[in-house]
Amino acid sequence: MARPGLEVIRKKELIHATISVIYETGLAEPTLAAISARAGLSSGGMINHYFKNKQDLMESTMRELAGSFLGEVAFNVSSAKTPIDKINAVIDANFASSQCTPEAVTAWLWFWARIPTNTAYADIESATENHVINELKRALEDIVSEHEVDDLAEGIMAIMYGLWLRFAFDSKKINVEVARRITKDLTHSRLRTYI
Amino acid sequence: MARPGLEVIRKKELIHATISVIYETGLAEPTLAAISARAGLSSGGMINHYFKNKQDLMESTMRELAGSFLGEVAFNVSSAKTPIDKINAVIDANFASSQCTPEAVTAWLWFWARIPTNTAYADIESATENHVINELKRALEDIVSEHEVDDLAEGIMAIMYGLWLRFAFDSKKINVEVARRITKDLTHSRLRTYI
Amino acid sequence: MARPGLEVIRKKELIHATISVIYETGLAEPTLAAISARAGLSSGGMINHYFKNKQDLMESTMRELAGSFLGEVAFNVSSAKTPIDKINAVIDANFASSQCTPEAVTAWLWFWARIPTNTAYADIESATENHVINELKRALEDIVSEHEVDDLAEGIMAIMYGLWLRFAFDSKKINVEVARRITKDLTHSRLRTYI
Amino acid sequence: MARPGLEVIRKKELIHATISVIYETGLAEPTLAAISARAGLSSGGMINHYFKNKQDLMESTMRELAGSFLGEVAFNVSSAKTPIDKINAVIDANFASSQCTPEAVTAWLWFWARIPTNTAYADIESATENHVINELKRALEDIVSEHEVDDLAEGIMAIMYGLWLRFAFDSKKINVEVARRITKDLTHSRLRTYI
DNA sequence: GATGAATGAGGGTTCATTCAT
DNA sequence: TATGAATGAACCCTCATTCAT
Repeated sequence: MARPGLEVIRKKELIHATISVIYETGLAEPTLAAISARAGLSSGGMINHYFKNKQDLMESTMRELAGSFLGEVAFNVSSAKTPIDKINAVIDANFASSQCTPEAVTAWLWFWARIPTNTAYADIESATENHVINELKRALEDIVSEHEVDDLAEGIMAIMYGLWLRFAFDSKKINVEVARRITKDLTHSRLRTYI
Repeated sequence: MARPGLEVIRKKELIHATISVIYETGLAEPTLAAISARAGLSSGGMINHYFKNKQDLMESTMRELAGSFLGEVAFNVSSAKTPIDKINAVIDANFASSQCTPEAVTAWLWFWARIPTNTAYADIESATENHVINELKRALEDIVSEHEVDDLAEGIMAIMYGLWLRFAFDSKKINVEVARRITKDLTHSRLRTYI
Repeated sequence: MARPGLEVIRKKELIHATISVIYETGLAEPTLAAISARAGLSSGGMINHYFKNKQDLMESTMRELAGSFLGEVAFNVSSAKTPIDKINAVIDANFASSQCTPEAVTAWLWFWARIPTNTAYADIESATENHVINELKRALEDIVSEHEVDDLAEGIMAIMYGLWLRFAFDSKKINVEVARRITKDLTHSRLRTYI
Repeated sequence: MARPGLEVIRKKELIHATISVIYETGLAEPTLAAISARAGLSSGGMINHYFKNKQDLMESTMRELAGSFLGEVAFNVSSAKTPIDKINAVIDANFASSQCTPEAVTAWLWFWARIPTNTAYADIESATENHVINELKRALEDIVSEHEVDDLAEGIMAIMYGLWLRFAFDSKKINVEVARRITKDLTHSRLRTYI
């Protein structure tokens, strides 16, 4: 008696349990036992019914984060009219409250640290940021001269990633409002002569 | 017959072996066995002669990275004349080639990811960035109006951290030259009206 | 499909494996590997399913010994009519064959030696001997004058502990029969004027 | 330039350091590092200049304890006139304050626990107690009938060992005075008909 | 005589994974 | 589908021992 929806539900549960455990645990590595317990499942091999192994679960978790983030970006951009609106939309998506929970930020940081030695994580990150960077570039192409596009897109990305990183270090020092303000301030200053 | 320098030498060796292993290993965690092997020592407990335990070694490694970085900043800043020179000096120090080896950047990323759950790492990071941010603030106080100082210093830090992060993800896409250029471009644009 | 009895069974198996290993091993410390092997389990971390850690296993083992001993005492005392019968019952329980196997005696000795530096063992020992000493005191109160009770109870305990100790050193020199005889001889001589 | 006394002095230092460490350490096993530190020597192989290895040091320590104890017994017995005086002398030696320091008692307990699996310790213990038991037997032969001698000597030994054991468990509950009193009370009660 | 650097075996413990139920 | 018993590898750490100085 297949209940096709159950598997999807359980997968989501385990993925969010993973994010929670990354955030809560004092350990560097989330253990399957901790994740299982968080999801209300038995410690043993339940995870193996839904994921091939731990690495599979971790990749799925990163993809979930990436998907949520890209969804936020796409949603925000969709209603943007002008190029500058688009850029603002990307910035706002970056610092949307759904993307800036301590859980999400900590989980991102966790994955980022594994990128240099894990191509799967590197690929997900690469695909994710390419989406965003291309969004920025398409907007910038209408504003600045062609040879400035790459640097500017990369610069805006850097500001956002940097603030996210610093947010992960100390979520009290910088909040979402401030992050948005700083990013837009620097970006708009740079684009001032064009607009 | 005490050889007083030996301990210092061995400690440095082990610290740099640690950085190497973080960079090279496919594993999330550098093992003491791998570090010992990298340093040409026996797999066993040699590390215990020089460090209290693994955590002690890791903290010492992070302090070594931080010390090297702050030394670079101090050296660069020392010869800066004007406030804007100081800011440039900080930026140049950030992207000095000694600070941007793949090993160093990967190691920093490794430590950053542990900050949320490791107060020792958090403290070292906090002390390090405070030094730099204060250097920036002192320079900015002479340039911009008072209420802008904090945001601007934080913004410059974010650009640098962001580029460093992206450099850690993919050292081919962004090199040191480009990073310096992008940072200065955004910073100078923002300060343009004042200078 | 839960098999509720299995955990209890396995725990007992491991506890008795521990006692065996203490007796058999030439080493001062029974290793978990040896205990696992004795219980027919894998060398690794099976013990962790049933005990929190080694200390937990060791304490459980001591409690098992204590429980068995106190059960023997309670059983013997239950059918005693007169005070002197009670005292004899305690002595007989002390030297019941089930309590005087080389394994049991060696294990007791092992725990005793750790009492000065291990409060958990000290507490178990203390609780155990308090039971017995109180049993003796209740009987003695009906026989001797009040101010003699404490010394006498302590004296009888000392004889029994001393013989047990000497039995642990060399189980050939003193057997259970002799131990019982010596204890009763000394005790009855002391109580002679009263009975 | 041989200084023959130095070796003896250092050996004693190390032996007493060993006793101290057994008493002080919270660990089950005294480590050579701890013993060396206690004796003010380097952690490394200094001990190997004076002892073949750890086992050699431990055996020497037990022999020191045994020698001190037998010396006390011999000294006390030497001035005893009557058989009963001799028995009292043995009892007093057993509970001489020099033999009942927490350090000594804990060390004895430590060695006792290893007797079942260490023939060297067993031999030292056996030789030691034989001395004492023979002293008792020689005295008892003049007092009681022949067939009672063995049991009585063994009984007196048991009382003394038992009280020592209980003293090791909790040095506050039973002190030297009480131990002497209990031992003599039981012994004299048993011998009452003869004297 | 004395040091302490270095070794390497072995300990307890954790944990991903498998599999019978 | 779900459990949890069981495995075995790998980790950090301790410690007796050796040896160059």
